[in-house]
Amino acid sequence: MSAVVTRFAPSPTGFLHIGGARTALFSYLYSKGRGGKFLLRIEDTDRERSTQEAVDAIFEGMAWLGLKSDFESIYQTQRFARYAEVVEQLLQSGDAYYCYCSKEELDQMRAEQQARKERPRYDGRWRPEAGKPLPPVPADIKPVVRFRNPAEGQVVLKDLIKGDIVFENRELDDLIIARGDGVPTYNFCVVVDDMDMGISHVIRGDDHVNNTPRQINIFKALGKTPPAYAHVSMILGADGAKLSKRHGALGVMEYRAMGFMPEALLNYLVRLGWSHGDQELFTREEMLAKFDFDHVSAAPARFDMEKAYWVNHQYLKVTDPAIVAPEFEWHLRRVGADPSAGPSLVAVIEQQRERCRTLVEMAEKSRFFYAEPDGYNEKDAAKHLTAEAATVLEGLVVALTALPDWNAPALHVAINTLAEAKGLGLGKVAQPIRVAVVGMAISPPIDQTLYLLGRERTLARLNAAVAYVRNKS
RNA sequence: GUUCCCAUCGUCUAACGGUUAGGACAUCACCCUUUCACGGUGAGUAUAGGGGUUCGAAUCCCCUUGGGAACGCCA
Repeated sequence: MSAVVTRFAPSPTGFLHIGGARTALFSYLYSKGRGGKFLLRIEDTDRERSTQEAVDAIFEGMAWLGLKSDFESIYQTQRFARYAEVVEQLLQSGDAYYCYCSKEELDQMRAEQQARKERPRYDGRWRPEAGKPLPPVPADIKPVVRFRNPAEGQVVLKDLIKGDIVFENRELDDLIIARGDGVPTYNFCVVVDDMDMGISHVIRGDDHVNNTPRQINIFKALGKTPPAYAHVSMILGADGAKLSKRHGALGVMEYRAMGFMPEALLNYLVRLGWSHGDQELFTREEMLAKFDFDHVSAAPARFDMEKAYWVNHQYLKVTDPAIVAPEFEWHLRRVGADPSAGPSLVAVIEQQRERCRTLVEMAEKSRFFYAEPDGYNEKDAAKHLTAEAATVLEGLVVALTALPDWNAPALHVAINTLAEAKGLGLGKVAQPIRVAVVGMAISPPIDQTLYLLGRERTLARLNAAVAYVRNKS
């Protein structure tokens, strides 16, 4: 079997959205898992809508996900000379021809066809046929070039995901491959690029299925064997509606902002439409080794945020904290905390990861280690910062001031001893401490929390809480 | 309108003619528990409908219904 070469070919008109990311992932996994190559191609022939910001956003997203291209990225706008050459070749061979229809003429044609409830299509008025007279060439029209699609027979698309799909050539019209200004069009550039770059497998969204037979015909006219195709179904929103800018479509970088680890997002995405028995969690190596099209679903899938969170949580729990730390640091800053003004990130991650599904959650719940809490949670304070609790906290201040070594086991003993001395359950002691030190009644185990927070901060916050209670009454 | 695609628990899916239709997320209950969680145990929930083919159909075929895509000098 020859080398597998796949490509991801976005048009730079916006950020890298979640559907595109999945298509890119499938392409990446399929080739890299088979010792092949993966490349990125920017389809920017539409200069009106393409922007440099979008190109940057796509690169940023791909980089964050760790989907590396094996080659330097290709821009279609840099290949115009090559496209012109192939257009000329097709013109020479009679597989393409000039069409002098104006846009208005075309619009009118479409309108009439729709009025007759027909499928809008070019009627072939400039298509050369043996013995057929062509209209007189208008002087003021710059012609477009159309591909001369075969009139008879069928095209069989052997799709790796959807199976064989048969198209009748008579249903296909002659598409424009070069505009009046000479700029080539998408369906044509794709073919030339895929051909020149030796793409073996075209993996793309299934909104391209209907383009494929025409592309196959162009390959044939050029005397080339078309690549294999895999059309991936799209991703729907939680409500089953199509994801769009207006409706919940988010760029991958927004998932970073929501607290996802890139590997976790990838894992969720790979399982959306693909399965490997009952396995839910995959390392990158496992994805590469196991991904294939035999188990990719042809049906569209809904994006389920709850499950995505679950996958992310699984990653947070098992990933080396040193790897999580840089992302965690990024999120801490976002919640206004100074990561250098508190305990080691790795130590905090180890304590928090069991209880946080996202890094946003982790940053919010860990902020108190690095910054002063923003007052007390009202309910928690009312419940736990009572007059009785104040005396407990005072006792604790004394005990902790005298504590020789500041470590979790010692703190554990000190707190237990205090609870027993006061004849209170651990809850009666631990909860007021939490509120005093964290600002609310939620934290990692209290001994760990105080240990990580350090003696100085602990005592200061304990004293502040006592003062708060006294002031109140 | 035309062409094409799709259809198993609420969601992601397993099953490649023979299973009490399995797993995961979510939900609920119980256990564990100093908070929040983690974890453990258990429960309910699905083959869209109708026809065939077959000893036997979630699985193959047809129809219906319901979703979706495409039909640009956009990509």
